[in-house]
Amino acid sequence: MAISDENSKPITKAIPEPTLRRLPIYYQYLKKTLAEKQSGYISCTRIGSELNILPIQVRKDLEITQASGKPKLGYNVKELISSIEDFLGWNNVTDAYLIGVGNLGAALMGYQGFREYGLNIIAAFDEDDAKVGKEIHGITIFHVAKLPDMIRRMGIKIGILTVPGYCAQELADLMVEAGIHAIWNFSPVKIIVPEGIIVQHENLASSLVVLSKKLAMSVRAERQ
Amino acid sequence: MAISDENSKPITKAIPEPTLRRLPIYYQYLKKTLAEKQSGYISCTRIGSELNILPIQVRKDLEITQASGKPKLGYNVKELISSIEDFLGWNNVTDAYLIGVGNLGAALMGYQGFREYGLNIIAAFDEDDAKVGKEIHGITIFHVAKLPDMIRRMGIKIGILTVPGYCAQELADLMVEAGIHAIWNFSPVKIIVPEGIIVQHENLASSLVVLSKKLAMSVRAERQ
DNA sequence: TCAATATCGATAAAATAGTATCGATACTAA
DNA sequence: TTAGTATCGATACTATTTTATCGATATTGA
Repeated sequence: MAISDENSKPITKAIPEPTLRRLPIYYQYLKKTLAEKQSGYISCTRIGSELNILPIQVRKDLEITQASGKPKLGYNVKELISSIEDFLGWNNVTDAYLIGVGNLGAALMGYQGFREYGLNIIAAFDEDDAKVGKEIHGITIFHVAKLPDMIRRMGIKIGILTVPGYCAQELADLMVEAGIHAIWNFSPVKIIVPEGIIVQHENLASSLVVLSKKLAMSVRAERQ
Repeated sequence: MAISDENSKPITKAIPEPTLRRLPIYYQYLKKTLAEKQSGYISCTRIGSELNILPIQVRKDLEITQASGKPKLGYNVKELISSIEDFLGWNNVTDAYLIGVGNLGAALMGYQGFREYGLNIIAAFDEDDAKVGKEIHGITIFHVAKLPDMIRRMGIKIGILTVPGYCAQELADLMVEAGIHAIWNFSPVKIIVPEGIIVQHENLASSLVVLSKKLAMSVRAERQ
């Protein structure tokens, strides 16, 4: 089986980010479906109507995971789940550190979903000595001074940053220096990193803006 | 000045969601700039290079807020900030309730940014009697049984749902029944609401997928 | 005063994402 | 066995979003 063809840019065929974002939603729904009733097959039409997504969209999204269905039947639910897992690499787990054990940090440490989604928080860090040494949801909290060394020694690639804005950049620099590859930034400020380091910024304000603008528009529409 | 033209759909001229999501980022940056040095003017080029966004994109985004700049100078920082505030309606605050005072709920209750962004959490609700009556960051916690009545009496439009997945739908139904207009859903399940109710689903799995896919691709690119 | 230049604002092109159409296929039921 | 139908998969089209181009304008420095 020839994987690469004449053009030498074979495997990476540009995955649309919106598709990527929808895949976990399908996944979660499929898992639920499988648990509830052991129905063997499910159609795009069905998935779409339950999740409020057009069936065609669903089909296109699933297509990129290499999933394949049968006319009149739909997709085999178990196969589809595996297909998504394979595509998203949820079979091999990635270890991560979490920095900043405030309320948000603690919430994320307790979030069950991560391990299912291939992310395993193996340690947390904080500067507060009162927290150091304790465990939350089975994850030990270390002093932040140990962070660089532990990143280096364990070869950790993902850092989850749940610290206040004023120290976010400083800690990001520290992690980059120690060789981190990606930072999931929950702090309210944008952090600057060298080229090649991946930053995913979780911005609540952005979401809030979308919500409140939609709300404002729906109110206006009613008034008309 | 004629606002409405021949087609009778004048004011609402389709705001791109990506633009909406970037506006708070500009806003935050501008606030920081203003605080650091009282520089009167700033250009798109400058903003763009600092935030890693193309200058043209910045200009188009700012354009829809009605902001206007001067050639060779750029935009007046204070004017620009006001312009964004006006556009996003951050001058008149919207009251909201938060449901589910776990770690995440508590984190959001303490998040300073919300009030700045026009959202005011005026009360929280939980089913745990140990929490009821207490205050977190100045916000009182009530028993969830009082939720419907209080939504009705206060005319609350936004509900922030930070409960576990298994009870999210039930509480959403409760709120809809009581007349809520919009739900900001932080629970890990998709909730179903009647037409006309706005739901903004904050999905950590989606973000994680984007991050880890980018990471996987950058690793693969290095190997080549 | 006047040329040089940075930047806005408008318009146009390209890229990306979403939606529709239609033939092929596999099941269902007459 | 055969007609009917639901659904996939491929292709084509539309809409949205991003990026590029270019003239106009205000400031700077000679």
